[in-house]
Amino acid sequence: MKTPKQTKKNSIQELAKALRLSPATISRVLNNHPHVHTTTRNRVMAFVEKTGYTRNIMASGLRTNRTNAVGLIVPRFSMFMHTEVITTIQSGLHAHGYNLIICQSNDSLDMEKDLARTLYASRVDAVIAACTLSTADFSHFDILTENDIPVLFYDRVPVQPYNACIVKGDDFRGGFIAASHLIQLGCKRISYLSGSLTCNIYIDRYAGFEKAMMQHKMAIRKDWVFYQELTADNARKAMYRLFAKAPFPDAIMAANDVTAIAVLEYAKEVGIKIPEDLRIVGYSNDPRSAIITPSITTIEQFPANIGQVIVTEVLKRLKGDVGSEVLYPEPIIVPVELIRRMST
Amino acid sequence: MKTPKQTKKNSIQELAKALRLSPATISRVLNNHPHVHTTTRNRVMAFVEKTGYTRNIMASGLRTNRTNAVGLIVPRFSMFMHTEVITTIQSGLHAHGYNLIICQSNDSLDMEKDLARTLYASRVDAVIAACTLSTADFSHFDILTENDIPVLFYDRVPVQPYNACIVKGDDFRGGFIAASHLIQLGCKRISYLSGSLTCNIYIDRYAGFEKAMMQHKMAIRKDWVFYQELTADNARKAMYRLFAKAPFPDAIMAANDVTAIAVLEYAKEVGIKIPEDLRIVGYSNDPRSAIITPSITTIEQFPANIGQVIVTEVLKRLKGDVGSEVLYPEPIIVPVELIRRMST
DNA sequence: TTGAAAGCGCTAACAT
DNA sequence: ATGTTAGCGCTTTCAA
Repeated sequence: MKTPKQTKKNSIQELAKALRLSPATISRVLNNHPHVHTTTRNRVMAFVEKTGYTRNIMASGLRTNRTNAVGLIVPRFSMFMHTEVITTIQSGLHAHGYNLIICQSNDSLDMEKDLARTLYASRVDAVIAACTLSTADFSHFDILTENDIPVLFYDRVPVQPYNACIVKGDDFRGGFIAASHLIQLGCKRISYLSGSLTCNIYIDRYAGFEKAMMQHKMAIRKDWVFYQELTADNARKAMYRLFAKAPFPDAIMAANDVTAIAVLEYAKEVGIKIPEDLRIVGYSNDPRSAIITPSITTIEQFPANIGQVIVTEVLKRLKGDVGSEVLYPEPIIVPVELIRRMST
Repeated sequence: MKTPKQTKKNSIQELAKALRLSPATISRVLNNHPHVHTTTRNRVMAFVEKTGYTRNIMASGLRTNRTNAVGLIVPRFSMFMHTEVITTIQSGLHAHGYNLIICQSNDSLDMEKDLARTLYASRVDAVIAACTLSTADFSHFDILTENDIPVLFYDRVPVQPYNACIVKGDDFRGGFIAASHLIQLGCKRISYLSGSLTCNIYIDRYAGFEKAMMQHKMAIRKDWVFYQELTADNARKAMYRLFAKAPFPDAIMAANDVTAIAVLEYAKEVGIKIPEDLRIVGYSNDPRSAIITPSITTIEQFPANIGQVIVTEVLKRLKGDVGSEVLYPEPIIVPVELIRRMST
């Protein structure tokens, strides 16, 4: 802004001309190639420093077929869990010189398809994705894998084998320990508010719940299990039905904290005492679950750990440490933990 | 994955060869140039569809000097306000064919400098930034403006004139209406927990507070105003000092909700009744402020509106509707609103 | 309406 | 240790 409009080309050619060197030498310096004389290197570095030259990534990317960018697709990054994961991934990748291109599918399959394609057009070096609730067919990611762009899924991941790295929280165990916790507290009439069973996370959490119930020889009442979109509204409707006529449940297990919070608020409104009359367990340790009164027992998924694992895995693949020989790798499971609070 | 490894080059040349056309014609079709025969266009489109050809953005970017990518720098995107703004920006830009490269400075000035440079290296078409608390000198953004890459600041913005578009919430008014609200409720002894006055948002909010106090001829007690990093810990320390000896304040105005929440929790712990003994106002309508008991009165900044304004402004600049003739544009101020809740 | 050719800025053989 | 040269895939004059 101070200096008058420079017609500086800001290219390696300009540097070469000014320093009476060839572009190749400049390039070598910039890329830390070994066979460059120290004097030359210093001369170049000094000049680069002085002029503020910054390499054009598009040009080098075109040549080398690498962009130093990683694409990320999430349903919504305002979802607490994703916010945390993304934070970790962005920082981790930046430390290794990668940019992160972040996209949201808004839980729309069409958008997700569009985004996979867009990211391919950008020739990102890798793609990380948490899919929509309705993604059952994952072939729109084929364009990436076919062109040797590694794909990593996390959270909502393919149920069928797919040629991609998979990272997820231990949803089965999460469901299991949440249910076991309630059972150990003496709850006899447990209702479960699940998401749709098209999505792996709800399948697994439910399976964990089922296992715990079976282990304790407790019957699962069909009309006490709900499979629905996990909105506050749906949670309230479920509560209304559950408490329409006795016997009433003595515990609600919710497949996420949004639902648990809605359940709690409904209970407070209609005068059901928590935890005396009804115990509540949520899932994912949303910050609000800690702050509400009474605070809600929930499952911590350690999103920062998930993010860290993803960073490690994606870097491996970017560095070529993982060949394409491993076609259908085993999912990586990140441990979860029960956080006990006042609602139980 | 189904088909055997194709040696398809996936380039315009290949399409040209297959269709017995020149690369130029393919390019014209892809870019919707007018002078192409409809038959040819259809033939090309059909083939593109069939083969799944996707243009290499790096190559076209190198040629045209555009990347269809916008860079974004925020302190942390886990901060509620930014999460919302980013959500809006990403969706808005995607609808116009732009990718968003999202970076976090972690409130570190060095990181911010690094990121500005990285984004220039990527030759993004524009940069949107919410600065760190300590950014006072903005010259690290010069490399962008000098190279005609438009820069837009929001939230934490330059205090001095800078050649960039500036969008922000009406912090002055926010501070003013929050304080006025307390005064109208009859509060006589208002304490203000501010962030450091190096940052425009805290300067403005404080100024609003000051104006309201002056308007009502109320003195501001120096030892009841704190300028500190807005952490829960600092908030608790401030509370401890405020309630160490009488007279005690009858209202706390906090420059953000994290602080307001910490104040409320401290008050509950030590048995100060809210709102009878102490009224509390926060800032920014963090979701937790609505859910805590009692819920906290706060200032809504409408982050989605801020995001929308940013999208509009950045698109204007990307389309070249805003020439560089407007060097130091007036900031765009997005209205705020008081949300009254139980804490007052 | 279409094609030929040059070139965006960089890197990597190959040559010296 | 350095230079020469070709080309990554695309767009855009200019010419036909």
